[in-house]
Amino acid sequence: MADFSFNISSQHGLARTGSITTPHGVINTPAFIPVGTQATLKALTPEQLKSTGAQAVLANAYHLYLRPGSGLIDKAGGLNKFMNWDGPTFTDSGGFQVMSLGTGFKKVIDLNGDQPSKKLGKKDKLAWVDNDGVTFKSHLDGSLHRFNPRVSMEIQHQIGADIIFAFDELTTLHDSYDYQVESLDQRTHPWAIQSLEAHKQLSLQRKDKPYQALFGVVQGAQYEDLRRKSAKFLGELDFDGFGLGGALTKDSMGEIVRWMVEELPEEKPRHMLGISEPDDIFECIENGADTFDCVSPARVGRNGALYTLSGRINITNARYKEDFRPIDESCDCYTCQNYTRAYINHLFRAGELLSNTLATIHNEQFIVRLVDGIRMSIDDDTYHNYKNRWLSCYYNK
RNA sequence: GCAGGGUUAGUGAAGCGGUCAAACACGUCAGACUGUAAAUCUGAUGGCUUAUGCCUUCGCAGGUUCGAAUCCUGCACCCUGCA
Repeated sequence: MADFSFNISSQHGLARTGSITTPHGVINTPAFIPVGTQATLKALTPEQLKSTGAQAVLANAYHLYLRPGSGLIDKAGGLNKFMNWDGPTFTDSGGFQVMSLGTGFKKVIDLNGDQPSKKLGKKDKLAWVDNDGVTFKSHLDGSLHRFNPRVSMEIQHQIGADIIFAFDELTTLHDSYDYQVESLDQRTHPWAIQSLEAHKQLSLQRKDKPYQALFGVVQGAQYEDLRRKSAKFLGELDFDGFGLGGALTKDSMGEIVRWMVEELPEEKPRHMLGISEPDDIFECIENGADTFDCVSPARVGRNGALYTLSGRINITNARYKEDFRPIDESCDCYTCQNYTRAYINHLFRAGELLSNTLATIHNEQFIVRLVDGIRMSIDDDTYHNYKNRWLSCYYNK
């Protein structure tokens, strides 16, 4: 029996439930995977994270390479040991940073006067892409670094997550069609092959280490032909699963996922990268996504936005100052079982660190529970009821 | 009692004759966040308001000036030296 496997339990249309087995445990799918970029989910201990029902954590190769260094994590015995998380783990390849550091904030040019407006971007471009890889400036100290598929694989092997991603180029929706074609043909696809080759070599060199599954990442922006082409191309390669990548708009998300899923091999898991808003989760799952990760519940929570069954609230608003109810009456998370909106409002206003912890616990558990519910409803064949009931309440429709 | 310094919008604090409804910070009120350069960022914050518009403000009361938060006089309160 391999150290990595995916079993499908039930299927309705493109939606399906199943389980991914990794060396560090099983992930029942569909599943939401919280993001702990720097080998920590900000504001939570691993125990607190576990208590939200999170089944796995996704960390980031770029951040951990820069600090503390992936070699150090290797010395520590791998990501699980280093961060004291005993469950399954993922690492992102650094591909996202190709985009986020590469775009920077464009300087706004006043077309009339041809003068830069007052709102100059405060962020300068920190990454430059070529067909062989990406040159980065560290956001920590400005030092120059170079990533390519091989380097990303080496880093991800040293970190040692159970599921790792091929090095890809995440384009933006503003890039031209021609650029998207070029990005796929000259970078994302060749890089996928190079990632796979490097991964195989490294796996042989590190036979004593737990098996790492490599997922290829499908790109193609908003174009059906490119999405299908990318999925087909990667689907024929020897990946353990697939990442569904790219910046997507809400209105076309489900459709785009479907295009990819229709071309991908059915028996391998599909991980939707960077999605977690409730309506998007439904869209992705019913079009065949098995897992997804996102920073949003944590980040948004740290900034005071908390999920309730009837929509998101901003707990820092004045109206919650004397609201002695829990964030959500029906929520069984630690925060809702023990604290009031008034108290959390106070913590945020006082700038207390506990505000971040309580908010993060709630938001992560809220999304985990939502997906748990979806999983059960697919197994029970009550998905559409669940979805309609849930969304009509949340979006007040 | 004598000499000097001070009193500015919710708070602290710039301004020291026109470009001042008054910098900045904090606070307050809202908004944004989707593979985390994020415990971050953005906007509003005297009143009325669609306003490049009007009205009321810079301890209080007078005065000088075309024009005063800014200069003068008196008053009130607060600090600091010397008695």
